[in-house]
Amino acid sequence: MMRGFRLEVERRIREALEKMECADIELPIEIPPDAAMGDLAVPCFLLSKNLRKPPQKIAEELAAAVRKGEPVERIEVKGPYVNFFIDLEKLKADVLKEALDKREKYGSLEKKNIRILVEHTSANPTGPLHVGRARNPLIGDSIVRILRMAGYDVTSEFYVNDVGKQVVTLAYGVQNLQPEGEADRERDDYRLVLNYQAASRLMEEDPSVLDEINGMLYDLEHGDEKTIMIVRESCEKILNAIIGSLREINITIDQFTWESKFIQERKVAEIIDRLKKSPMCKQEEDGAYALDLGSYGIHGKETDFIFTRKDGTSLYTSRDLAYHLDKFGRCDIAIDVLGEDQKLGQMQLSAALDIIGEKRRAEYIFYAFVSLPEGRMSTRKGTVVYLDDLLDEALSRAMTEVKKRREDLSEERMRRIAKVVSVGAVRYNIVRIQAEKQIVFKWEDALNFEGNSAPFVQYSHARACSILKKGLEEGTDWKDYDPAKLVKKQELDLVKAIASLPMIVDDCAESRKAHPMAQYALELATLFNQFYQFVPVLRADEAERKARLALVEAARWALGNSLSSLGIEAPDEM
RNA sequence: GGGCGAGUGGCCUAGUCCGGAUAUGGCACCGGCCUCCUAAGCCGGCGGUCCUGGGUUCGAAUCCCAGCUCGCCCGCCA
Repeated sequence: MMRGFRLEVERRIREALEKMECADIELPIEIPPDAAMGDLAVPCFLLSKNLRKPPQKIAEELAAAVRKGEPVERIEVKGPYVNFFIDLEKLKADVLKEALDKREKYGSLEKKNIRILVEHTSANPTGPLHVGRARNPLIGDSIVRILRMAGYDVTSEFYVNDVGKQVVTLAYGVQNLQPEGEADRERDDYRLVLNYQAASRLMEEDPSVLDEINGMLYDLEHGDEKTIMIVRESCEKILNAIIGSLREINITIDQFTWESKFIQERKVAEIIDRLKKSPMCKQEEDGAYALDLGSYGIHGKETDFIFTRKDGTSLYTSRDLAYHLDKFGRCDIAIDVLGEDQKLGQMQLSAALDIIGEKRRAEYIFYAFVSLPEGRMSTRKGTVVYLDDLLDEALSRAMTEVKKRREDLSEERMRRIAKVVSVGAVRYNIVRIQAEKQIVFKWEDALNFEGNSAPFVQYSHARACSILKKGLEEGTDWKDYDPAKLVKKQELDLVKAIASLPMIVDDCAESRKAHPMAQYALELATLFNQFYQFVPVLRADEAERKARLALVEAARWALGNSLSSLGIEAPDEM
């Protein structure tokens, strides 16, 4: 509804500008700093240059030229601004009706029939997920959910690296080494990472081990069944454990594409042949092939993009090229969620796509890493916080909080609340920050249950549910509610916020950003809490009670759906 | 050395694409609110050279130039 209003105001401004013979000018539409000033505002500074009149005067002329009538309730000129007020009576009626009808679908947009493939996580299956890269699944999954809400057909995909040196090193370690020390957890990812670490160390110390690993890599790329099997087996074990960790934070991935597939199907070899035919291709002295990408603006110490090793085996980006071509064939829009360390590689990939005459490109969501106050997380140095540990700690703290507040509940119900709260807190805390900003991990922030946090929003939802439940018990309902009975500031502000959800979904989907949704959920919850504080529902007279109950029900869906778009569950009680 | 990104009260953060009305919230701190729908809440207070310096503009957190700080990258790793 706010979305419709914005579109309508845009259209009318365009019409008015045509009348004023300024059709070539596009005026910005913004939200005034204070709601009392209007719901949308159009500043007229831009026009003053063309018409050579003061913006105040133009604002008056523009306001006069704009078509009136629904859904615009009135237009006010305030200095250089033309302020638009939405027809609140209609808004109230529309919002309540739509939210109450659509329920868990409220906020979802019409189907677009566009297929989007979102690749995210794609962690090397060499060990457990750690917080340093946890933004990838969390941002990725939130974007998947938001895009779905916006009407896209979305598939999430995990690209499994079962080809490169890392995984061969892992397989070597699993085959040949018996690492000392105990795994942090009795799970394959924690157990096998020890083999991987041991093999990595050994490889650095002992050149013969390196030779053997390189030999395995060569065999792997030349389709040696046994080697493929060995590597795949350890990868699968770790991958399954990673999938388990992801499930704990409400993330499921639709499909997995194994990197080895592109080697087996000879797609990588085809790409390499095509690249070799490029005039930019050159062979290094020892036999490796490279592209000189200086003409693509890729500079540095070394402008060469090496795409085969000296023994002819492929490198990651060459395989990624085959993967991207494959992806383009399976969707209309491909989105890659990647760490910022991948930027150069993807620029090289883009250049290589151009060289082979491919026009399509992936869209990227790059994120900065989560580091520790002491610096970067490193598995080797042992300076890591595993996602599982963060989740466990969050759960235990959430349980303490629940016990403190709700000793009336059964152990089982407390546990369920603690689980939902802890997962929400972790997800929200990471996704609320724009992706390109680096995050320094601090326990007290990650486990914050107050203020700008998921539990804050979840709590509002629980309060709404509590009112509705009590209302039901008292035998009241909102049948034949009259939206006109909502007149208090807290009620109107809440209505407007609920009405904004579809617009926020649209904005987040089109900008491929999840953090504004977190911001919105917080604002909505704040407004609900204010309403809760100052406007009685069940104790109000019948007409007000019905209208307010309807509003609470609408708010409950808006809160729940904004949370669910971030993969966070909304509990009925807390 | 080069490329990319970030820099907003003590701490975290929105706004930056597309310049516009007193810069958004949270944490912390101080004060107030539970005989009334859950106080994980609400109300009030404190706190800002929007990294620095130039420039463009009627107007700059936002655009341009230069510099500083931090992160990431510049592997025949992935």
